[in-house]
Amino acid sequence: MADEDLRARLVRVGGELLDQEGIAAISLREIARRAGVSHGAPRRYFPTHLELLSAIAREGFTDFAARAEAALAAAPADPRAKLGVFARVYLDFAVERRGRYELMFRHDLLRSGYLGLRDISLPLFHLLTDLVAQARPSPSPPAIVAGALWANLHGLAELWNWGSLTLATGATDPDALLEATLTAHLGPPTSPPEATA
Amino acid sequence: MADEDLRARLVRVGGELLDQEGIAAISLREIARRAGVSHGAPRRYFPTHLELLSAIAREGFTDFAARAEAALAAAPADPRAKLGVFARVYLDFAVERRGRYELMFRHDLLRSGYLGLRDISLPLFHLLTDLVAQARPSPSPPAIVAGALWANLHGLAELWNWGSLTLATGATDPDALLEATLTAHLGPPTSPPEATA
DNA sequence: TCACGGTGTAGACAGTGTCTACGCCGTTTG
DNA sequence: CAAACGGCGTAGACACTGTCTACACCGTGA
Repeated sequence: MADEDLRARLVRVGGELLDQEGIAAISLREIARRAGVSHGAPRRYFPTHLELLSAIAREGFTDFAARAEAALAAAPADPRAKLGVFARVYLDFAVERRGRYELMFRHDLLRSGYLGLRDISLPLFHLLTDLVAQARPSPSPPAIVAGALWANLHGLAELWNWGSLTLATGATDPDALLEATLTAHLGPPTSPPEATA
Repeated sequence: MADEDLRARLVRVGGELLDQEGIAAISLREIARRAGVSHGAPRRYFPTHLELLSAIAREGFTDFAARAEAALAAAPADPRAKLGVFARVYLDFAVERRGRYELMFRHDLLRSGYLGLRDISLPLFHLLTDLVAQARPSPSPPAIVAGALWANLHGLAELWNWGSLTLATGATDPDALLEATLTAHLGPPTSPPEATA
């Protein structure tokens, strides 16, 4: 921590600010202020505000990947069960760390190319595709099923986060929606949920 | 058009600017400039920038609702077919009018309450729910299936628009993803797609 | 004719991201 | 040892943003 250079400190402080105050709070100048440097200092490491935000978002992707890998390692071997665990981790991450998730999927960030999206999210997507391929022979190619499933999870996360789905469906938690999503794309769970009771 | 008051003009000009230049271009001052008034003028009708944006987004919702109603009126009576038409209109709208769609689903707008989301999108959601209820007896309640389907369409629209799905799946158009989404949530189409050939 | 109220103007203010010129300080080099 | 250098951070400027406030204009009603 003591040998933390300014670059790492900016990403860390910015991330903390994001997680605490939300996505509207992470201006370049405010991050610099909290890091104890002048507003021009970040420019040495991040030529642009967007590039600093990209580094913070990137941290979010790696955090999520770590969460997912840990959960999958502890999950049963059945691919369908693993997919359920993955989906749960995804939604939990989006809800618990709303600001981070919003930043990670900001359109201008994703389109800027700064994220290096190929390097970060593509392995995750391939993981998803592999699990889908193992879990279920489908008329559609696994990549298509995985893409549709990912889109469904993303939509669920966003719509749930800003309350549209509670408003529309009257649900108090996203569990039923998540269950319906998984069943729709992957079929019913291999071992029924009441097996835990 | 001649008797267009400033309020309507601001919404129209702002909408045109949005559709032409994208979501980053619609600052309050730029809209005022293009409407030919001073930067303080909008304040008389929209106390806040966000409220002007809400009016523009609201216009988008009503446009989409009109499109959807027209398409559904011309569609076959079969509920499953109607749902396919609805989904196609949804995705087309999101792709063709990307900036408008992005604005309509901006988190700070949706959370602000200015949109009057209940009045605008709830009827659309109920329409979706009714069609789902007619189309398919499902173990999940229709509202849940409709919610999951809506989330899937939204996720598809966003991920497709910023290129993540082309990158991940290699698809050149979202048709296969849309088809997979519909089949997942609603089962196979009643009349197979090759009936048109 | 005059007062008034609604409408739009214009300037100020704090805040933002970016750019540029300038100091500081440790390292390397002569 | 002294001097030049280069990386790092500072500080001020600039254009732009959204918001607030005081002020003109102008048609309408008293």
